[in-house]
Amino acid sequence: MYDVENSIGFLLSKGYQRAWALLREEIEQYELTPPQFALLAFLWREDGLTQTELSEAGQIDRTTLGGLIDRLEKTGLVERRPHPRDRRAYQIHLTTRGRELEGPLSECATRTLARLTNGLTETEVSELRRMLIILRGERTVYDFPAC
Amino acid sequence: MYDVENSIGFLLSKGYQRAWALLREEIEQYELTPPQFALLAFLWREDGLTQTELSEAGQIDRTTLGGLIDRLEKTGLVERRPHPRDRRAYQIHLTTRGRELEGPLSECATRTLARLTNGLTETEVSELRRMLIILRGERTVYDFPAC
DNA sequence: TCAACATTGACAGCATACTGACTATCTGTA
DNA sequence: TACAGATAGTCAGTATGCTGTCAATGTTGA
Repeated sequence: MYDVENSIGFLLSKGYQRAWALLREEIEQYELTPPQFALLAFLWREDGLTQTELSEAGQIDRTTLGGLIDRLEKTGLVERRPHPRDRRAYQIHLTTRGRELEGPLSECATRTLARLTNGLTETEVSELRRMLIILRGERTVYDFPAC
Repeated sequence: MYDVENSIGFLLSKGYQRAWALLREEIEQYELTPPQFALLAFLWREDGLTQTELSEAGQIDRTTLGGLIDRLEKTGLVERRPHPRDRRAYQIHLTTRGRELEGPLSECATRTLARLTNGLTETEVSELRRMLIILRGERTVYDFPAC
């Protein structure tokens, strides 16, 4: 009999939901959601990317990203600026407020990680991270049998 | 600087998205989504639960579950029957077709797991499962400081 | 019995995530 | 230059997941 409860997919979805809920609690006061936080975090590293570039960097769907930016623009954390050499594109820039949040929000993320991985040792967390990276992006010849 | 890309939360969300996409591919022919599959899998184990019971068993939000059942009812895989002793509640039952899908869909799930964990050894998959279980449900005194 | 409280499921509303279609614009080539 | 094809971003549509609210029904205790 198929054991959903212990399947990797089911456990990933529940782990993800727990991570989301914990981070949500920590950043609630800033009226942000976890994906919005993640997008800001990418911009802290590199500002002024186009939506397509951001979408690739953050592995976020192009249309999903559009909505995220709409909402972050409405709360005044980022702004769309016309691209100087491509009239189709926008460059997404942090506002001053968006940049100022890096410190406090990073602390929220650190607290969240601590709560989330409360039951694991540091070594286990590193192992988990390594395995999740493999899960996410594993690209072997087997993935592209036709190539 | 905060490193989103290697944070456990970000990696969980991407791993989950990949697991979803792979399973989606495998079960597409049955016109099912991964959460719908998971719900069926709980019913294969125990049929006739109420929505609240199913919601607890599957750790699925009560209102989300309502929608899932609506759609599975529409595609003829489950049906709502009035609860014999509680006029507020329904018992959710598999239809014949819903029961028949257990074999083929379980195979889809097995193939999905193989593709998802392609880059990991069997031992690593077990380790990953163990750690995800801890992540999901870790309940220590620290989670309930007020109790 | 009856009033207070709890539970069940529905509904509205919002944010994410993805598909497919569309417009505007850019690029490469004849 | 002019045109075919590629690319940037939007929009509509659908499913999930969650919050809050509500009506109907159950349950419990005075």
